[in-house]
This record gives sequence, structure tokens and C-alpha cells, in this order.
Amino acid sequence: MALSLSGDDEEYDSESEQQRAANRPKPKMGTSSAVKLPSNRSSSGARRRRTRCRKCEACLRSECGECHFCKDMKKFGGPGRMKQSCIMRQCIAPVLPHTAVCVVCKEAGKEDTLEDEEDKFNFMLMECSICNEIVHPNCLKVCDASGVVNDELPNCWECPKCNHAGKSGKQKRGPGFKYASNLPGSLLREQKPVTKEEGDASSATKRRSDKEETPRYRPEESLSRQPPVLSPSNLPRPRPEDKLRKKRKLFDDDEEEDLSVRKKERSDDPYFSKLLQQIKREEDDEDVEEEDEDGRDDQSHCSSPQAGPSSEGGSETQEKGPRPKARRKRRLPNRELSRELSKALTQEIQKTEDCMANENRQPLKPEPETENEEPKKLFCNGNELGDQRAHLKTKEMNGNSWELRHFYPSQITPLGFNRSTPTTRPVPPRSPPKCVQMERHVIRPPPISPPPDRLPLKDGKAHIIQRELWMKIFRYLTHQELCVCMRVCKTWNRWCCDKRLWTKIDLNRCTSITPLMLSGIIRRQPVSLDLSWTNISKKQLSWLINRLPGLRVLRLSGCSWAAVSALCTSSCPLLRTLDVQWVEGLKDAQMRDLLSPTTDNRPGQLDNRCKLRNVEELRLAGLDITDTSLRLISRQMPLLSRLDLSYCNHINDQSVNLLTAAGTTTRDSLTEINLSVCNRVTDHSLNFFKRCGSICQIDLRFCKQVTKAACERFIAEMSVSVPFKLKEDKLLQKIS
DNA sequence: GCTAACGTATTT
DNA sequence: AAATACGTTAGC
Repeated sequence: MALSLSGDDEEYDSESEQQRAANRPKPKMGTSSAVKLPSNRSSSGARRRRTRCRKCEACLRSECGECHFCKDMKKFGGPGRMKQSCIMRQCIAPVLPHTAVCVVCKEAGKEDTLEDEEDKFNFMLMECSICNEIVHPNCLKVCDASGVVNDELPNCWECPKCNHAGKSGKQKRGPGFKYASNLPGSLLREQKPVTKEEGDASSATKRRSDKEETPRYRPEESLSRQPPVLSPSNLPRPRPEDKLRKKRKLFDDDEEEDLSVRKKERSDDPYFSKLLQQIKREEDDEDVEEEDEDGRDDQSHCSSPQAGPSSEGGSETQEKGPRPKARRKRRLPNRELSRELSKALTQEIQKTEDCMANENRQPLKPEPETENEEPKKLFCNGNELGDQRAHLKTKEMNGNSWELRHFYPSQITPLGFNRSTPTTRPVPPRSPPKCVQMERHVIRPPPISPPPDRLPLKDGKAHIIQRELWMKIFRYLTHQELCVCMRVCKTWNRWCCDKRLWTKIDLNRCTSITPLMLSGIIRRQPVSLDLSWTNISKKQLSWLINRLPGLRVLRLSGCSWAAVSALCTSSCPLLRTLDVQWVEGLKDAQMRDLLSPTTDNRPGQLDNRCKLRNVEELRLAGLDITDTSLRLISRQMPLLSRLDLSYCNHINDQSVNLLTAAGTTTRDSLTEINLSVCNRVTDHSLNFFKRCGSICQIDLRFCKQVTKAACERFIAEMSVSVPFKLKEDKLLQKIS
């Protein structure tokens, strides 16, 4: 049609005709595919397109030149049809264009001119994710409803009108709204409730599922409309949407749920109980309103009979009225909410949170849904279930070779787990969910030392203890306990998300990595991340790595090479520890890909350095790698200090020779080496280690061809310069 | 006027 | 449902 006769045609004529012919004819679109901006922007439906923030990690990167979208770009030799941003550069926090203005006063955002947080909020532009209206909260006259701020996208909320009219996100929001759960192909989409629910004609159900997409939570509705499902007395299994809620909660950085229940959780502790009573719940006054509004007709709150997205913003909002009460708060549950309901929810939530905070490795029951999906492939956090258990047990014995020495039960010979008996190799979960375009998932990293400085109390005063002192206390808590604290109040919720409390996130053997876990990880910006024996996919891993610029420790043992290969294309410059033990399919060829320099085909970008050049600790236990890989490692990892090659059947004396040869950096950098259960290593290797200047520990346990006599000889010969001892049989350790 | 790329329609 | 295409907006 006429629209297709735009300037683009020439472009295609000149260069892409052939390609297009090869693919498909240029479609003549019947209608304009993009929404045309209407002259009156205040009307609902039209939305201002967001643009890069230019500040986030992604925005500051340059194009990778490798991703799908880069390859499409003309500058990289592609046809330029897709017109998408480089995957690595997809903005984490897209902002409103700076031409955006308030629909009421027609002025831009003024938050920069203000100091006070509350003022800032009132004078910043907020875009409603439902009606798309952009306003200064201060310009709204609505008095008895509050906006619901979406923390995942800057300047985004559900405006008081929409919120109050009971509209919820998905229902009204355009399908392309670039907001976490609704992104095209978003990670969150995988969490869609079962369709059976959607077919349900009950409006209550519909509403509930809708709400799953929004940050807001109104348990009073759930309570009144769905008592049987969440009745505390029988909480057999979560409904799909409950599970979703639960997952939403996993890392939810925003306060919600029933405070009264939370209080109860700790009520046995007199100090906690007292404190919790004192904590100012910023929502208290709101609660009163909500109690009040429950009995009223939704619409009656708005001055206009046509509340919500259809209202013409200007006419409605310009009326002068009482001060707006648009608050930067989630609507909190009614105080009258049944404790049981919340408790039930809390338990469900906690189950998932446990999974996240599983430092204690508590057994988790598999979730019913996932059980159905891939019953045989999933690890269930120490769950029983036949051969899974065998795998797990095997893994526990094998998986962590640096700790191995502490755990070897004498009656179990490690040889039983040698790669020569491949049947004992744990089978990692496979078939991770496919996530396309999840690069667009919008996650904001947590602020450092989030305000306020002190806990606000009910009486208007602030609690005597400052945030930083609380932080010191929080540091003593497990992640599980932190999750509980996050449900105490908004302030604690913010504080507990401080990345200093989450430097190490351990999802080892977590049944499946869900999108919400991923966003939770990003929000916490861990320094150390353990994803071993999970079913993480390449795309998920790649997505994560690109958003964790400070990551220093990454554990991926037992994952598939398909997933681990994400490291080939993602850069992780600060990585110090890489654990890829027992990664199925990781052999020499894959190791070469892993260690080869970034194939950066951007003009002028010739980085020949290895992506893993800063790695100091490398765990390669159980891999079928040969000297080919060792040569590369020795060349590409000049800082390598600790190397785990246990259970590597191809490793022999020549390999040790390579690592310790003159001219190699590993010769001087190596401090610890684990060659346990390497059956081709012989006494001769000990001679090679004599030339290592920094070596402190050599683990040769269970190496059939290494004798105790040779170890003793080594100690005797070294004693002149560096005293060694035999800590265990064939485990040599420097005496410090 | 140019480039980048958002968001949605269309195709696979 | 995912991949692709492209009109159109945003920034300069």
C-alpha cells in the first residue's frame, strides 16, 4: 500500500533486492505497523516511545558485532531490515523521551530541580502503563487513590485513575509495553498461568491472573473472591497463578503481603515484636482508605464518570481539587486481611525463596508443575527419586574437588566416580526453557545504601539504629532469613536487597532457573554466582553475564556445554574463578572456543586478549581435555593460580610438563593443583613441580601411578628451599 | 536530514 | 510462538 512507498524502497532497490528475493518478497503492509502518534497525546492508547537511558551498562557498551541484530546491520554487512539494537546494548532502563510533557500542565519532568525525595516524585513525569498518560503526580487532582509505581521501569506507574478503576496491567496495557513481564518474548512470559484459568469465565479469576502481571497486590480481593483456593486449612497445591505470585515474590524488592503475619513470624522475640509494632508503616493511612473504599463502587472515586484510560486526560485532570495523594508506594493489604491467607501465601512464597536462599541446601520438594514437565531431568535439591538420587550423591562426591579432600569418606573409593565409569556421571537437567528476546527484560540494579538512613516509626520519629548498623546485623542472616526480613516493611525490604548482603548467590542444584530468579540475581548484583547443576540455558546465562559486570566467581559445574558456551560470546572481564567441572560436551574444541579472544569484528576493535584472561581459579574436573587445552590455558591465563584437573583421564605427565615448562606463566603463577584421580599421572610429574616457584599444594590422591615414596622424596628434596608435608596420602602441602 | 532503534504487524 | 520486517519516533 501507499505506506510502503517510503524512502526505504530506494534503499532496497539498490542493494537488497536479491537478498529479499531469496528470503521473501517485500511485503506490502496493509496498515502501518507502528502506531501513529495522534495529535492529542493525552488520549489513551498512544504511547510515547521510550528511548535509551544512555547511562546503564548496556547503553555504554559498543555493539558486539556478533549478535543477530548486529549481523543484520548494514555496518556489519547485513541487510539492515531488522533495525534492532545490538543485544548487548539493549537498555536496562529505557526512559521517556525528553520531549515528553505532562498531559496536564504541558511541562517536562522537574525532578532534577528538587531535593526532597517526595517532591522529586511529585514533579517527575510518570507514564501510566495502563492508559499511557504521562503526568506529574502533583498535577493530578485525584485524592483518594494512589498510583502504583512500577519499580522495573523508570517513570512508570499505574496511575491513580486506572489503579482505582480496578484496571490492571495486562488488561489495558498495549501488548508491546516495554515493561518487564510484558516484553516480547520476555522471560516472564514463561511464567504464564495455565490457560485453563484464562478460559474460566469468572471475572474474579481473571482479575487475579491479571494482577500477576502487576506489582500491586490486593489480597483483600483474593480473599473475598477466592476463599477455597487459598484457604489455609487446605493448602494442598498452589494454583498456577499462585505459583506465579510465589515466583514473583522470590526476589520481589517491594514490600507487600500481610504485615500482621510477618509480625507474627517473629512475635516470639520480644525485641522484634516491639520493633515491628513501632515501625512506621507508610501505608497505614492508606489502609484506612482502602478499608473504606472496599464497600464503594470503584468508579465513584473519580470525578469523571469515565475514569480510566478512555478519559481525556486534560479535561478530567485539570479540575482543581484536593492535593493529590499519589504515593510512591504499593497498595498494601487491608489490615483486616485474614492472617491465614497471608500465612498460606507466605509459606508458598517461602518455599520458592528457600530455593533461592539455599545456602543451607535444604531439601525442596519438586513443584508439581515442573514435575510434569520434565520429571526425569530435574534435580530436586537433594530430593529422593531413584536414580536422581544416585546422580546427586555422585555429584556430591565428585562435584567439588577442592572441598573433596575434606569429604572423602574412607569407605568410598573415588575411583568409583572416575570418568571411566560414565554411568555414574550425574545427568544435568536439560531442555531449559527457551527465552527469546529476553535481552529486553528490564531490570534495575539495586541502589547502594538505599534510603532512608533510619527506620521510620509510627510516631513520626526514626528508629535509633542507623541503616549501616542494621546492615551489620543483616550480614549475620542467611539469605533465607533475609527474605523473611524483606517482608517486614518497605524500608527493610530495600535495605535487605543491598548487594552487600548478596555478594554470593548460590543456586547450586536448583531445580530450574526461572525468569524471576534471573531478575532477582540482577537486582542483587552478586560477586559470586553458583549455577552448578541447574538447567540454565545459553540465552539465560548470556543474559545474566551481560548484566553482571562485577561478577568474579561463576560456577557452572554440571551444566551443559550448550549453556556454558554463552561464555564464548559474553564478556566477563573481572571473572576470577570459573568452575566448569563435569560440563558435558566440554572438550578440547570447546575449550578453544572458550579461550579464544572475542571475535569482535567491529572496525578498529582488535582485542586479542582472552575473555578469561583474569581467571585465577579454574576448575576442570571430570573433563575430557588433553594437552591441547592445557597449552591454551597456560598461554591465555597468566594469572592462573589454582587449577583443578581431577578426574581428567587424559591428563598425564606431559600435561604437567607443559604447565610447568620454562617460559610459561603458569609455572610461576600456580599455587594449587588438583590431579586427584588422574590415573595417567605418575611419579615423574613430581619432578616437574619442583620448578614451580609458588606451588603450595599438589593433590595427587588416588592417582594409581603415584607412589607415597615419590611424594616423600619430593618433600625431602624440596625441604632445602620450601618445606612440604604430606597432609594426607599423596596430598602435598607447603608448610606455612 | 540523518542514524538508531522502538514497537507492532506479518511471516514462518 | 518465534522470527522477521518495517513504519515511525527520538536524538542529534
